[in-house]
Amino acid sequence: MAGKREQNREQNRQALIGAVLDSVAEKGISETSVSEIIQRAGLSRGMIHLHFGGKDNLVHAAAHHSSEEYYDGLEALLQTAGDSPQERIEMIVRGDLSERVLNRRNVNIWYAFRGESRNRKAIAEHSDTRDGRLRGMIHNAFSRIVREAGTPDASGAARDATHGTLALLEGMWTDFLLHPDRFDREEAARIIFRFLAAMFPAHFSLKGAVRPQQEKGAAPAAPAVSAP
Amino acid sequence: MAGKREQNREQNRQALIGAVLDSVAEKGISETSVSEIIQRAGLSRGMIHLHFGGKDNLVHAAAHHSSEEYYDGLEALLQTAGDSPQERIEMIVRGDLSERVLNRRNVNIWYAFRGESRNRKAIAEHSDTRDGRLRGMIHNAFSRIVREAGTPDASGAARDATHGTLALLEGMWTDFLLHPDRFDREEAARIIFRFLAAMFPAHFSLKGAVRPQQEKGAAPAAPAVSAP
DNA sequence: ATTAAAAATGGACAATCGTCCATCAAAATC
DNA sequence: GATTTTGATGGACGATTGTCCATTTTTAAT
Repeated sequence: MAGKREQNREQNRQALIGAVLDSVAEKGISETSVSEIIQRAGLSRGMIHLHFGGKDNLVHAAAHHSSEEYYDGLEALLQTAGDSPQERIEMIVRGDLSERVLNRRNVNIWYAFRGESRNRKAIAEHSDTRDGRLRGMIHNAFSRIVREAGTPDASGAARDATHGTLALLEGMWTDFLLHPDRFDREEAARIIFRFLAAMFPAHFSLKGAVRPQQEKGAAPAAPAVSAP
Repeated sequence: MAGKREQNREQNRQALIGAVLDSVAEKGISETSVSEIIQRAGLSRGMIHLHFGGKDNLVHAAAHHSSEEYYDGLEALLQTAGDSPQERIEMIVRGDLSERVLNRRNVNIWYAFRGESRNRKAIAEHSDTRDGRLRGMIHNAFSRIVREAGTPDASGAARDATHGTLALLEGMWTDFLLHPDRFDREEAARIIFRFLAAMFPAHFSLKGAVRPQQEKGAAPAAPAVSAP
Protein backbone atom coordinates (compact mmCIF):
# COMPACT_ATOMS: atom_id res chain seq x y z
CA MET A 1 0.00 0.00 0.00
CA ALA A 2 2.99 2.29 0.53
CA GLY A 3 1.05 3.98 3.31
CA LYS A 4 -1.99 6.10 2.70
CA ARG A 5 -0.26 8.84 4.56
CA GLU A 6 2.73 9.22 2.36
CA GLN A 7 0.59 8.55 -0.66
CA ASN A 8 -1.59 11.58 0.08
CA ARG A 9 1.41 13.62 0.93
CA GLU A 10 3.04 13.03 -2.41
CA GLN A 11 -0.24 13.54 -4.18
CA ASN A 12 -0.64 16.96 -2.65
CA ARG A 13 2.90 17.93 -3.45
CA GLN A 14 2.27 17.09 -7.08
CA ALA A 15 -1.01 18.95 -7.03
CA LEU A 16 0.79 22.07 -5.88
CA ILE A 17 3.46 21.77 -8.53
CA GLY A 18 0.85 21.18 -11.19
CA ALA A 19 -1.10 24.19 -10.01
CA VAL A 20 1.97 26.39 -10.28
CA LEU A 21 2.70 25.24 -13.81
CA ASP A 22 -0.91 25.68 -14.88
CA SER A 23 -1.00 29.16 -13.45
CA VAL A 24 2.34 30.16 -14.95
CA ALA A 25 1.23 28.86 -18.33
CA GLU A 26 -2.11 30.64 -18.22
CA LYS A 27 -1.50 33.83 -16.28
CA GLY A 28 2.23 34.26 -16.13
CA ILE A 29 4.59 34.38 -13.19
CA SER A 30 3.58 37.78 -11.89
CA GLU A 31 -0.01 36.65 -11.42
CA THR A 32 0.90 33.33 -9.89
CA SER A 33 0.25 34.14 -6.25
CA VAL A 34 -0.16 31.87 -3.28
CA SER A 35 -3.90 32.43 -3.41
CA GLU A 36 -3.99 31.49 -7.07
CA ILE A 37 -1.97 28.35 -6.48
CA ILE A 38 -3.92 26.95 -3.56
CA GLN A 39 -7.18 27.73 -5.29
CA ARG A 40 -6.15 25.74 -8.35
CA ALA A 41 -4.81 22.90 -6.24
CA GLY A 42 -7.93 22.87 -4.10
CA LEU A 43 -5.85 22.84 -0.96
CA SER A 44 -5.46 25.07 2.03
CA ARG A 45 -3.19 28.02 2.43
CA GLY A 46 -0.70 26.44 4.78
CA MET A 47 0.21 23.57 2.49
CA ILE A 48 2.81 25.50 0.58
CA HIS A 49 4.73 26.36 3.70
CA LEU A 50 4.26 22.85 5.04
CA HIS A 51 5.48 20.95 2.01
CA PHE A 52 7.94 23.35 0.47
CA GLY A 53 8.77 25.84 3.19
CA GLY A 54 7.68 28.80 1.11
CA LYS A 55 6.46 29.92 -2.26
CA ASP A 56 9.90 30.36 -3.76
CA ASN A 57 10.85 26.80 -3.08
CA LEU A 58 7.62 25.58 -4.60
CA VAL A 59 8.17 27.58 -7.76
CA HIS A 60 11.69 26.25 -7.86
CA ALA A 61 10.39 22.69 -7.54
CA ALA A 62 7.89 23.34 -10.31
CA ALA A 63 10.62 24.60 -12.62
CA HIS A 64 12.65 21.54 -11.79
CA HIS A 65 9.71 19.26 -12.49
CA SER A 66 8.99 20.89 -15.83
CA SER A 67 12.60 20.65 -16.82
CA GLU A 68 12.85 16.98 -15.92
CA GLU A 69 9.66 16.24 -17.79
CA TYR A 70 11.07 17.80 -20.91
CA TYR A 71 14.33 15.96 -20.71
CA ASP A 72 12.78 12.61 -19.85
CA GLY A 73 10.49 12.86 -22.83
CA LEU A 74 13.40 13.60 -25.10
CA GLU A 75 15.46 10.78 -23.71
CA ALA A 76 12.59 8.36 -24.17
CA LEU A 77 12.36 9.42 -27.78
CA LEU A 78 16.07 8.89 -28.21
CA GLN A 79 15.82 5.29 -27.13
CA THR A 80 13.49 4.58 -30.02
CA ALA A 81 15.93 6.18 -32.46
CA GLY A 82 18.34 4.31 -34.66
CA ASP A 83 21.96 3.91 -33.77
CA SER A 84 23.43 6.22 -36.35
CA PRO A 85 24.32 9.67 -35.05
CA GLN A 86 22.36 11.43 -37.78
CA GLU A 87 19.27 9.47 -36.81
CA ARG A 88 19.73 10.52 -33.24
CA ILE A 89 20.04 14.13 -34.29
CA GLU A 90 16.94 13.83 -36.41
CA MET A 91 15.06 12.35 -33.51
CA ILE A 92 16.10 15.18 -31.22
CA VAL A 93 15.14 17.81 -33.76
CA ARG A 94 11.80 16.27 -34.58
CA GLY A 95 11.13 15.54 -30.94
CA ASP A 96 11.90 19.08 -29.90
CA LEU A 97 9.51 20.36 -32.56
CA SER A 98 6.78 17.81 -31.89
CA GLU A 99 3.38 18.69 -30.54
CA ARG A 100 4.14 16.74 -27.39
CA VAL A 101 7.12 18.92 -26.50
CA LEU A 102 6.59 22.17 -28.35
CA ASN A 103 3.13 23.36 -27.37
CA ARG A 104 1.65 26.54 -25.96
CA ARG A 105 1.72 25.38 -22.41
CA ASN A 106 5.35 24.31 -22.40
CA VAL A 107 6.50 27.34 -24.31
CA ASN A 108 4.70 29.71 -22.01
CA ILE A 109 6.14 28.02 -18.96
CA TRP A 110 9.61 27.88 -20.36
CA TYR A 111 9.82 31.50 -21.37
CA ALA A 112 8.16 32.69 -18.20
CA PHE A 113 10.86 31.01 -16.14
CA ARG A 114 13.57 32.21 -18.45
CA GLY A 115 12.48 35.78 -17.98
CA GLU A 116 12.88 35.48 -14.26
CA SER A 117 15.82 33.13 -14.24
CA ARG A 118 18.32 35.89 -13.73
CA ASN A 119 16.98 36.52 -10.25
CA ARG A 120 16.23 33.02 -9.18
CA LYS A 121 19.51 31.23 -9.28
CA ALA A 122 17.89 27.90 -8.66
CA ILE A 123 15.78 28.21 -11.78
CA ALA A 124 18.71 29.31 -13.84
CA GLU A 125 20.59 26.23 -12.73
CA HIS A 126 18.00 23.91 -14.13
CA SER A 127 17.73 25.86 -17.31
CA ASP A 128 21.45 25.38 -17.50
CA THR A 129 21.71 21.72 -16.68
CA ARG A 130 18.92 20.90 -19.09
CA ASP A 131 20.67 22.74 -21.83
CA GLY A 132 23.89 21.14 -20.78
CA ARG A 133 22.55 17.62 -21.04
CA LEU A 134 20.87 18.31 -24.37
CA ARG A 135 24.03 19.94 -25.63
CA GLY A 136 26.03 16.92 -24.60
CA MET A 137 23.72 14.54 -26.42
CA ILE A 138 23.87 16.56 -29.62
CA HIS A 139 27.59 17.13 -29.42
CA ASN A 140 28.27 13.44 -29.02
CA ALA A 141 26.34 12.68 -32.17
CA PHE A 142 28.09 15.37 -34.17
CA SER A 143 31.46 14.24 -32.95
CA ARG A 144 30.78 10.83 -34.44
CA ILE A 145 29.55 12.42 -37.66
CA VAL A 146 32.60 14.59 -38.22
CA ARG A 147 34.78 11.57 -37.56
CA GLU A 148 32.92 9.54 -40.17
CA ALA A 149 32.84 12.40 -42.64
CA GLY A 150 36.51 13.21 -42.13
CA THR A 151 35.76 16.89 -41.80
CA PRO A 152 38.97 18.96 -41.65
CA ASP A 153 38.62 20.90 -38.40
CA ALA A 154 36.79 18.10 -36.65
CA SER A 155 36.31 19.52 -33.19
CA GLY A 156 35.48 22.96 -34.52
CA ALA A 157 32.92 21.59 -36.93
CA ALA A 158 31.26 19.50 -34.25
CA ARG A 159 31.10 22.52 -32.01
CA ASP A 160 29.63 24.74 -34.69
CA ALA A 161 27.09 22.14 -35.67
CA THR A 162 26.02 21.70 -32.08
CA HIS A 163 25.84 25.40 -31.49
CA GLY A 164 23.95 26.04 -34.71
CA THR A 165 21.45 23.27 -34.16
CA LEU A 166 20.69 24.41 -30.65
CA ALA A 167 20.40 28.02 -31.75
CA LEU A 168 18.01 27.06 -34.52
CA LEU A 169 15.88 25.05 -32.14
CA GLU A 170 15.82 27.93 -29.70
CA GLY A 171 14.82 30.27 -32.48
CA MET A 172 12.01 27.98 -33.55
CA TRP A 173 10.70 27.91 -30.01
CA THR A 174 10.68 31.68 -29.90
CA ASP A 175 8.90 31.70 -33.21
CA PHE A 176 6.27 29.42 -31.79
CA LEU A 177 5.92 31.57 -28.69
CA LEU A 178 5.23 34.68 -30.74
CA HIS A 179 3.12 33.09 -33.47
CA PRO A 180 1.62 29.84 -32.29
CA ASP A 181 -1.04 29.90 -34.98
CA ARG A 182 1.07 30.33 -38.06
CA PHE A 183 3.88 28.07 -36.88
CA ASP A 184 4.69 25.26 -39.29
CA ARG A 185 6.52 22.33 -37.75
CA GLU A 186 7.49 20.87 -41.09
CA GLU A 187 8.98 24.12 -42.26
CA ALA A 188 10.91 24.48 -39.04
CA ALA A 189 12.36 20.99 -39.39
CA ARG A 190 13.21 21.55 -43.04
CA ILE A 191 15.17 24.70 -42.27
CA ILE A 192 17.21 22.95 -39.63
CA PHE A 193 17.96 20.06 -41.94
CA ARG A 194 18.92 22.52 -44.62
CA PHE A 195 21.56 23.79 -42.26
CA LEU A 196 22.71 20.30 -41.39
CA ALA A 197 22.71 19.10 -45.00
CA ALA A 198 24.94 22.03 -45.87
CA MET A 199 27.45 21.02 -43.23
CA PHE A 200 27.23 17.25 -43.69
CA PRO A 201 25.81 16.45 -47.12
CA ALA A 202 26.52 12.76 -46.71
CA HIS A 203 24.58 12.53 -43.47
CA PHE A 204 21.59 14.84 -43.89
CA SER A 205 19.12 15.87 -46.54
CA LEU A 206 16.26 18.34 -46.46
CA LYS A 207 14.07 15.47 -45.35
CA GLY A 208 16.18 14.57 -42.34
CA ALA A 209 18.84 11.96 -41.68
CA VAL A 210 20.46 10.03 -44.49
CA ARG A 211 20.65 6.34 -43.75
CA PRO A 212 24.15 5.16 -42.99
CA GLN A 213 25.85 3.84 -46.12
CA GLN A 214 28.47 1.21 -46.67
CA GLU A 215 31.74 2.70 -45.63
CA LYS A 216 33.62 2.14 -48.88
CA GLY A 217 32.70 1.73 -52.53
CA ALA A 218 29.38 -0.06 -52.45
CA ALA A 219 26.20 1.37 -53.93
CA PRO A 220 24.10 3.51 -51.57
CA ALA A 221 21.48 1.75 -49.57
CA ALA A 222 17.90 2.15 -50.69
CA PRO A 223 16.64 5.57 -49.60
CA ALA A 224 14.09 5.34 -46.90
CA VAL A 225 11.41 7.78 -47.98
CA SER A 226 12.47 9.39 -51.22
CA ALA A 227 10.83 7.97 -54.37
CA PRO A 228 7.38 9.22 -55.39
CA MET B 1 13.66 77.35 -25.50
CA ALA B 2 10.69 75.10 -26.11
CA GLY B 3 9.37 76.05 -22.67
CA LYS B 4 11.06 75.05 -19.48
CA ARG B 5 7.81 73.53 -18.42
CA GLU B 6 7.46 71.02 -21.18
CA GLN B 7 11.18 70.44 -21.13
CA ASN B 8 11.09 69.28 -17.54
CA ARG B 9 7.99 67.30 -18.21
CA GLU B 10 9.59 65.31 -20.97
CA GLN B 11 12.75 64.93 -18.97
CA ASN B 12 10.85 63.34 -16.12
CA ARG B 13 8.94 61.06 -18.43
CA GLN B 14 12.21 59.79 -19.80
CA ALA B 15 13.64 59.42 -16.32
CA LEU B 16 10.74 57.18 -15.38
CA ILE B 17 11.11 55.06 -18.49
CA GLY B 18 14.83 54.76 -17.91
CA ALA B 19 14.27 53.78 -14.32
CA VAL B 20 11.89 51.01 -15.38
CA LEU B 21 14.37 49.62 -17.87
CA ASP B 22 17.22 49.78 -15.38
CA SER B 23 15.18 48.00 -12.78
CA VAL B 24 13.92 45.34 -15.19
CA ALA B 25 17.46 44.72 -16.36
CA GLU B 26 18.87 44.48 -12.87
CA LYS B 27 16.11 43.00 -10.77
CA GLY B 28 13.57 41.62 -13.19
CA ILE B 29 9.96 42.47 -13.75
CA SER B 30 8.60 40.95 -10.57
CA GLU B 31 10.79 43.19 -8.44
CA THR B 32 10.14 46.30 -10.45
CA SER B 33 7.65 47.99 -8.15
CA VAL B 34 6.42 51.55 -8.06
CA SER B 35 8.64 52.22 -5.08
CA GLU B 36 11.65 50.83 -6.91
CA ILE B 37 10.95 52.92 -9.98
CA ILE B 38 10.44 56.27 -8.28
CA GLN B 39 13.46 55.70 -6.12
CA ARG B 40 15.66 55.12 -9.14
CA ALA B 41 14.19 58.06 -10.98
CA GLY B 42 14.57 60.27 -7.93
CA LEU B 43 11.03 61.48 -8.31
CA SER B 44 7.92 61.40 -6.20
CA ARG B 45 5.33 58.74 -5.98
CA GLY B 46 2.57 60.50 -7.84
CA MET B 47 4.55 61.05 -11.03
CA ILE B 48 3.74 57.68 -12.50
CA HIS B 49 0.03 58.23 -12.23
CA LEU B 50 0.41 61.81 -13.43
CA HIS B 51 2.44 61.11 -16.53
CA PHE B 52 1.32 57.66 -17.51
CA GLY B 53 -1.93 57.10 -15.67
CA GLY B 54 -0.62 54.03 -13.91
CA LYS B 55 2.22 51.59 -13.63
CA ASP B 56 1.06 49.32 -16.42
CA ASN B 57 1.08 52.12 -18.94
CA LEU B 58 4.54 53.15 -17.85
CA VAL B 59 5.88 49.65 -18.27
CA HIS B 60 4.22 49.52 -21.63
CA ALA B 61 5.87 52.79 -22.63
CA ALA B 62 9.22 51.46 -21.46
CA ALA B 63 8.85 48.34 -23.57
CA HIS B 64 7.94 50.50 -26.52
CA HIS B 65 10.94 52.72 -25.95
CA SER B 66 13.31 49.80 -25.70
CA SER B 67 11.92 48.31 -28.86
CA GLU B 68 12.23 51.54 -30.82
CA GLU B 69 15.74 51.99 -29.60
CA TYR B 70 16.70 48.59 -30.87
CA TYR B 71 15.15 49.10 -34.24
CA ASP B 72 16.48 52.61 -34.71
CA GLY B 73 19.98 51.41 -33.97
CA LEU B 74 19.66 48.66 -36.49
CA GLU B 75 18.25 50.98 -39.13
CA ALA B 76 21.07 53.44 -38.58
CA LEU B 77 23.54 50.62 -39.11
CA LEU B 78 21.77 49.64 -42.29
CA GLN B 79 22.22 53.07 -43.79
CA THR B 80 25.97 52.68 -43.51
CA ALA B 81 25.82 49.33 -45.28
CA GLY B 82 26.52 48.74 -48.90
CA ASP B 83 23.76 48.43 -51.42
CA SER B 84 24.09 44.76 -52.14
CA PRO B 85 21.55 42.58 -50.33
CA GLN B 86 24.21 40.30 -48.91
CA GLU B 87 25.98 43.29 -47.40
CA ARG B 88 22.73 44.38 -45.82
CA ILE B 89 22.21 40.94 -44.37
CA GLU B 90 25.74 40.90 -43.04
CA MET B 91 25.17 44.27 -41.45
CA ILE B 92 22.01 43.09 -39.77
CA VAL B 93 23.66 39.94 -38.48
CA ARG B 94 26.76 41.69 -37.22
CA GLY B 95 24.73 44.54 -35.83
CA ASP B 96 22.40 42.20 -33.99
CA LEU B 97 25.42 40.45 -32.48
CA SER B 98 27.37 43.61 -31.70
CA GLU B 99 28.17 44.78 -28.22
CA ARG B 100 25.99 47.81 -28.72
CA VAL B 101 22.86 45.75 -29.34
CA LEU B 102 23.56 42.39 -27.77
CA ASN B 103 24.58 43.12 -24.20
CA ARG B 104 23.47 41.96 -20.77
CA ARG B 105 21.18 44.87 -20.20
CA ASN B 106 19.30 44.57 -23.45
CA VAL B 107 19.06 40.81 -23.28
CA ASN B 108 17.74 40.89 -19.75
CA ILE B 109 15.16 43.48 -20.67
CA TRP B 110 14.11 41.72 -23.80
CA TYR B 111 13.62 38.33 -22.22
CA ALA B 112 11.94 39.76 -19.16
CA PHE B 113 9.32 41.40 -21.34
CA ARG B 114 8.98 38.31 -23.47
CA GLY B 115 8.21 36.20 -20.46
CA GLU B 116 5.34 38.45 -19.54
CA SER B 117 4.24 39.34 -23.04
CA ARG B 118 1.47 36.81 -23.11
CA ASN B 119 -0.44 38.75 -20.49
CA ARG B 120 0.35 42.25 -21.55
CA LYS B 121 -1.03 42.53 -25.01
CA ALA B 122 0.53 45.92 -25.55
CA ILE B 123 4.00 44.52 -24.96
CA ALA B 124 3.34 41.59 -27.24
CA GLU B 125 2.35 43.99 -30.00
CA HIS B 126 5.67 45.75 -29.91
CA SER B 127 7.54 42.52 -29.80
CA ASP B 128 5.55 41.65 -32.87
CA THR B 129 5.95 44.82 -34.86
CA ARG B 130 9.66 44.89 -34.18
CA ASP B 131 10.01 41.36 -35.38
CA GLY B 132 7.78 42.17 -38.30
CA ARG B 133 9.90 45.10 -39.42
CA LEU B 134 13.13 43.19 -39.01
CA ARG B 135 11.67 40.24 -40.83
CA GLY B 136 10.61 42.49 -43.67
CA MET B 137 14.08 43.97 -44.02
CA ILE B 138 15.71 40.56 -44.13
CA HIS B 139 13.15 39.11 -46.44
CA ASN B 140 13.57 41.93 -48.91
CA ALA B 141 17.28 41.31 -49.08
CA PHE B 142 16.90 37.58 -49.55
CA SER B 143 14.28 38.11 -52.23
CA ARG B 144 16.84 40.04 -54.21
CA ILE B 145 19.46 37.39 -53.58
CA VAL B 146 17.37 34.48 -54.76
CA ARG B 147 16.49 36.49 -57.87
CA GLU B 148 20.15 37.11 -58.61
CA ALA B 149 21.13 33.57 -57.81
CA GLY B 150 18.32 32.12 -59.86
CA THR B 151 17.40 29.73 -57.08
CA PRO B 152 14.73 27.23 -58.18
CA ASP B 153 11.94 27.73 -55.66
CA ALA B 154 12.62 31.43 -55.28
CA SER B 155 9.93 32.48 -52.83
CA GLY B 156 10.34 29.34 -50.75
CA ALA B 157 14.09 29.78 -50.54
CA ALA B 158 13.75 33.43 -49.53
CA ARG B 159 11.28 32.46 -46.88
CA ASP B 160 13.45 29.67 -45.51
CA ALA B 161 16.52 31.88 -45.49
CA THR B 162 14.65 34.61 -43.64
CA HIS B 163 13.19 32.20 -41.17
CA GLY B 164 16.48 30.44 -40.60
CA THR B 165 18.46 33.63 -40.14
CA LEU B 166 15.99 35.01 -37.64
CA ALA B 167 15.86 31.74 -35.77
CA LEU B 168 19.64 31.61 -35.57
CA LEU B 169 19.81 35.16 -34.28
CA GLU B 170 17.16 34.39 -31.70
CA GLY B 171 19.08 31.35 -30.64
CA MET B 172 22.27 33.33 -30.30
CA TRP B 173 20.49 35.82 -28.07
CA THR B 174 19.28 33.03 -25.87
CA ASP B 175 22.77 31.67 -25.76
CA PHE B 176 24.03 35.01 -24.61
CA LEU B 177 21.30 35.27 -22.00
CA LEU B 178 22.28 31.95 -20.45
CA HIS B 179 26.04 32.25 -20.81
CA PRO B 180 27.09 35.87 -21.17
CA ASP B 181 30.66 35.09 -20.16
CA ARG B 182 31.51 32.34 -22.57
CA PHE B 183 29.63 33.85 -25.47
CA ASP B 184 31.76 34.35 -28.57
CA ARG B 185 30.42 36.90 -31.04
CA GLU B 186 32.73 35.78 -33.81
CA GLU B 187 31.70 32.19 -33.45
CA ALA B 188 28.03 33.16 -33.48
CA ALA B 189 28.49 35.16 -36.68
CA ARG B 190 30.47 32.39 -38.33
CA ILE B 191 27.77 29.84 -37.67
CA ILE B 192 25.13 32.04 -39.21
CA PHE B 193 27.26 32.70 -42.27
CA ARG B 194 27.88 28.99 -42.55
CA PHE B 195 24.17 28.57 -42.88
CA LEU B 196 23.91 31.38 -45.42
CA ALA B 197 26.93 30.24 -47.42
CA ALA B 198 25.35 26.82 -47.69
CA MET B 199 22.19 28.32 -49.15
CA PHE B 200 23.83 30.97 -51.33
CA PRO B 201 27.46 30.08 -51.99
CA ALA B 202 27.85 32.93 -54.46
CA HIS B 203 26.71 35.52 -51.97
CA PHE B 204 28.11 34.45 -48.62
CA SER B 205 31.24 32.90 -47.18
CA LEU B 206 32.16 31.96 -43.64
CA LYS B 207 33.54 35.46 -43.27
CA GLY B 208 30.33 37.21 -44.25
CA ALA B 209 29.05 38.77 -47.43
CA VAL B 210 30.74 38.14 -50.75
CA ARG B 211 31.21 41.39 -52.62
CA PRO B 212 28.93 41.72 -55.62
CA GLN B 213 30.71 40.89 -58.83
CA GLN B 214 30.13 42.29 -62.26
CA GLU B 215 27.24 40.43 -63.70
CA LYS B 216 29.13 39.44 -66.79
CA GLY B 217 32.77 39.16 -67.69
CA ALA B 218 34.55 42.15 -66.21
CA ALA B 219 37.15 42.00 -63.43
CA PRO B 220 35.89 42.30 -59.87
CA ALA B 221 35.87 45.70 -58.25
CA ALA B 222 38.58 46.41 -55.69
CA PRO B 223 37.60 44.71 -52.44
CA ALA B 224 36.91 47.16 -49.70
CA VAL B 225 38.59 45.59 -46.70
CA SER B 226 40.08 42.29 -47.75
CA ALA B 227 43.77 42.35 -48.58
CA PRO B 228 46.30 42.51 -45.69
C1' DA C 1 -10.89 1.75 22.04
C1' DT C 2 -7.10 4.81 23.27
C1' DT C 3 -3.16 7.18 22.45
C1' DA C 4 0.55 9.12 19.66
C1' DA C 5 1.97 11.22 15.45
C1' DA C 6 1.48 13.60 11.34
C1' DA C 7 -0.89 16.28 8.04
C1' DA C 8 -4.26 19.67 6.77
C1' DT C 9 -6.79 23.73 7.76
C1' DG C 10 -7.79 28.65 7.52
C1' DG C 11 -7.32 32.89 9.73
C1' DA C 12 -4.03 36.39 11.80
C1' DC C 13 -0.19 39.09 10.70
C1' DA C 14 3.01 42.61 9.05
C1' DA C 15 4.71 44.10 4.82
C1' DT C 16 4.15 45.65 0.44
C1' DC C 17 1.56 46.55 -3.55
C1' DG C 18 -0.48 50.37 -6.90
C1' DT C 19 -3.72 54.21 -6.89
C1' DC C 20 -5.19 58.59 -5.89
C1' DC C 21 -5.68 63.25 -4.01
C1' DA C 22 -5.15 67.35 -1.08
C1' DT C 23 -1.43 70.27 -0.96
C1' DC C 24 2.54 72.79 -2.41
C1' DA C 25 5.97 74.85 -5.82
C1' DA C 26 7.04 76.84 -9.95
C1' DA C 27 6.48 78.54 -14.42
C1' DA C 28 3.58 81.15 -17.70
C1' DT C 29 0.38 84.76 -18.45
C1' DC C 30 -1.55 88.95 -17.58
C1' DG D 1 4.14 92.06 -9.26
C1' DA D 2 -0.31 89.55 -9.18
C1' DT D 3 -2.84 85.81 -10.94
C1' DT D 4 -3.58 81.69 -13.26
C1' DT D 5 -2.13 77.37 -14.67
C1' DT D 6 0.22 73.27 -14.50
C1' DG D 7 3.61 70.11 -12.73
C1' DA D 8 5.35 67.87 -8.57
C1' DT D 9 4.95 66.13 -3.94
C1' DG D 10 4.33 62.55 -0.48
C1' DG D 11 1.19 60.53 2.58
C1' DA D 12 -3.33 57.96 3.06
C1' DC D 13 -5.90 54.29 1.37
C1' DG D 14 -7.75 49.63 0.62
C1' DA D 15 -6.27 45.53 -1.54
C1' DT D 16 -3.23 41.88 -1.83
C1' DT D 17 1.07 39.75 -0.97
C1' DG D 18 3.67 35.59 1.49
C1' DT D 19 4.49 33.67 6.04
C1' DC D 20 3.38 31.34 10.04
C1' DC D 21 0.90 29.01 13.76
C1' DA D 22 -2.91 27.51 16.90
C1' DT D 23 -6.32 24.35 15.99
C1' DT D 24 -8.69 20.50 13.96
C1' DT D 25 -8.75 16.25 11.36
C1' DT D 26 -6.93 12.05 9.88
C1' DT D 27 -3.98 8.12 9.94
C1' DA D 28 -0.91 4.89 12.39
C1' DA D 29 0.52 2.56 16.50
C1' DT D 30 -0.62 0.70 20.85
